[in-house]
Amino acid sequence: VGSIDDDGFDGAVHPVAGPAFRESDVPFRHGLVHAYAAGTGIYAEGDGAERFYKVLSGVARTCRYLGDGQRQVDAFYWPGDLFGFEPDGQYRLTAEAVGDCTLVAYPRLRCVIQDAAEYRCASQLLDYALRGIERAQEHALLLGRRCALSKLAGFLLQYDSHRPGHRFIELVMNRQDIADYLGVTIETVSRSFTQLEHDAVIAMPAAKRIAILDRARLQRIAEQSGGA
Amino acid sequence: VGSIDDDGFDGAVHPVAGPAFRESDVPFRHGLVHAYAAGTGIYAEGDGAERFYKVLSGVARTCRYLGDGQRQVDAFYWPGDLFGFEPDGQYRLTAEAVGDCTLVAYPRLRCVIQDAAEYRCASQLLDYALRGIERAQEHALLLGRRCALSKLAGFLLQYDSHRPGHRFIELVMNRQDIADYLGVTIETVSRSFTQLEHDAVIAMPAAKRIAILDRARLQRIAEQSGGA
DNA sequence: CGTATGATTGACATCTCTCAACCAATGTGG
DNA sequence: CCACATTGGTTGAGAGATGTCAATCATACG
Repeated sequence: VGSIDDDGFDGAVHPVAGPAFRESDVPFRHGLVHAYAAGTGIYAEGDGAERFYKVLSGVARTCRYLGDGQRQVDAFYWPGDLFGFEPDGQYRLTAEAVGDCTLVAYPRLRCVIQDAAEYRCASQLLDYALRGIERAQEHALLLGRRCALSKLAGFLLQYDSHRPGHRFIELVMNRQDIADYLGVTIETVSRSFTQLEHDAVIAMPAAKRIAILDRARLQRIAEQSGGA
Repeated sequence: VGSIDDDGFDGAVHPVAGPAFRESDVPFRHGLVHAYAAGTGIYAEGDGAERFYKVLSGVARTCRYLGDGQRQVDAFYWPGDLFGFEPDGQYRLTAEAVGDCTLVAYPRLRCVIQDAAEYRCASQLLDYALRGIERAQEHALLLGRRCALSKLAGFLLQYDSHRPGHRFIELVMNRQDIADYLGVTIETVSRSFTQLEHDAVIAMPAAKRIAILDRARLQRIAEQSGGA
């Protein structure tokens, strides 16, 4: 029996043209692979939650649009991440492709697991769900800290942890995405980047290309709660 | 076969003196009931995650203490809520009793579900986990909104939803708890309460006793993103 | 009644937002 | 190859919100 991790894609994956079926897993045999262009919507808040998704390549985001047009980004999802789990029948957030990305869509999780083959998947999904809680809690912790510099430092460390060992952090999202994720404005994000660069904590040869020069200091900045 | 909801306690529950065993569910047969006094620690960040908990009575909180002594409250847990799920072997947050409360502790969830009787529970736990994601996401959304008044309004509505229909909201936590949950200071919480009262959106006969006078307006305040 | 604790209020400093201008990189057409 | 526009990012000045520190008030408890 296969598993949700065994989707035939390993590591870096090229986007595929059309949808493709997977026949291995029992509740996941209808996994459909789709490519999304940068900025494309995957699903919208309020839509019926028919599917959940796994990222194969690229980065996706979930967010909520507030009444006055403001946007709050909830999370960025990396290759291997699952999103779109919903306890009830509809999505509570909007999902969009940050850059070009490829996803595999699985049919909605049934609340009552019925046959034996599904149990293995339930166990696996449970693990993913716990990771989702962890992710959301860390995000809340990040947002609760007051100082913008601290938020950005936390974001960079979090980002770097997805691809450790690389010389440069290549930001796939723009300043607006980061701002909405951190709950600040793009100007504040920009100023914080500039300050980190000025203090020689990071280097920024290009706006979306960051190198961490002093990781220990970055971590200290991330851990401090406010500007005081 | 029983379920995790079938813990023999229904609705309001009186704290019991000592631990008590439950023999019904297979992975949950070792559910231990314990009473915690107000302010007592339930587990600490970094402890081995041996158990997860269900609230029977009272309210518990999970939080993280930052390096400089600052505290960020992650969530409040109400009767019926589960907390303490961890994907890895140790707690990432500290859990404490807000007021006097009674909990039932279940042995740690195994990652690999082995016997058939556990499957039913896995399905149930998955549902709880999804609720946990929902809760954490809503909290992050609350924190991302900038204006303190909006955060407090959101908190009051969230609080009220736990006991709808009551004339008064009886706050079980103090101002510091609320402040740490919303990521602001107690002074700002206090000022926001005062403003809501001044604007006749709420009434506050006592510091911990709130009545919502104009729910529609409170919702509007909660939805606006900033002070602008 | 005095004390202790929690909550509120006030004054001022600081941070972030807002609005505006400017800069850099990119692409287009002449 | 060079204007030119467009987009995304940065910088600046002033306004507004929240933090900080301190004093005051309210309540509960001896």
